[in-house]
Amino acid sequence: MKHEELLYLENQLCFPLYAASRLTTQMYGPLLHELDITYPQYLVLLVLWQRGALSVTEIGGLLLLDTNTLTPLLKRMEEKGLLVRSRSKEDARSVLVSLSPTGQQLKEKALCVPMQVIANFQAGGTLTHEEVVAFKATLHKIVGALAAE
Amino acid sequence: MKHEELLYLENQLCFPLYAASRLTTQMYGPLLHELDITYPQYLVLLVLWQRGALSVTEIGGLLLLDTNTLTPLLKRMEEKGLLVRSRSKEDARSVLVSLSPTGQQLKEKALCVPMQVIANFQAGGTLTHEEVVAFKATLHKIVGALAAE
DNA sequence: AACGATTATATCGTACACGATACAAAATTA
DNA sequence: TAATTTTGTATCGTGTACGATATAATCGTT
Repeated sequence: MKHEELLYLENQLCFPLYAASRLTTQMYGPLLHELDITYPQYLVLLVLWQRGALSVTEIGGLLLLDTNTLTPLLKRMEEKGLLVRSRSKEDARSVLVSLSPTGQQLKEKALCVPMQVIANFQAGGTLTHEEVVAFKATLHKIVGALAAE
Repeated sequence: MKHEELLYLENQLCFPLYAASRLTTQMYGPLLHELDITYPQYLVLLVLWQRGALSVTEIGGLLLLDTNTLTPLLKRMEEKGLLVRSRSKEDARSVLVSLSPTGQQLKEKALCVPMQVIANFQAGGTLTHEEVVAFKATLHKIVGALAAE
């Protein structure tokens, strides 16, 4: 590849990654609209449903988001009645985020989301099972390498 | 997989895609900071360097971004003197975006960016060439499927 | 116990993303 | 040609992302 061709859009790895991420998030849009939540809010709910109450930093560690993103996001979710934020008694610096009954109940409505996403993915493209497995493995390698340190 | 496990974070495809995209963009941060541009602005420059002057819609078609994102982004780039926006004479609805001399010259400074990105990618993880090729192919399938219609 | 370093969260400013809407210019159709 | 539809941009509002900074609480060390 000539030196200049390194700058061609089709030779970038970053762009299709960026585009695929945005398009995938957009695919969740209508589904999550039914639940009145956004995609990042859905991710927060996923970790709370799976693991129970967590501190802001713990959520950030799992989702690779910092508090400057999470604090306002969690406040919006608290205002909507999905969760409760409370200062920890053992460590007054820490804020414990726990699901409200409403937030807990929302899990039932969310159970159909992954199935519909899988269906949508299969609709347009024809990714084989092996391809998806390899793709996910590479993604995890990349995230592992870049998120570390 | 049990029904409920579909909601576990580690079983999502969307999350590592979202995380990898953000982390990759973050990797560009320090490099592009040298050029005083952001990652989306870099993408706009890539298509203009490669193809010359384009309309807003043409840029949007290549980058899969709508005008509600591009118009303010292009205005910021115009204010920084990287490009010029002008109404087309043939079609007064269309705005032609062309590089300024400054924007054109910036290409020379950008030539080292892709090399450094590749180096950073290799630093942490050990992606084989075949793995990168397969990964890129899957990304293009996904983008093609979701961007169509 | 005092004090500097670390940790957990929050705030601020800027720049995307994107759904919804607006509007004028061009194309289409009646 | 007048009316309708489509197209190309722009605007508005909301919600992330994220670098930089602030602040209070805890920890570690002396």
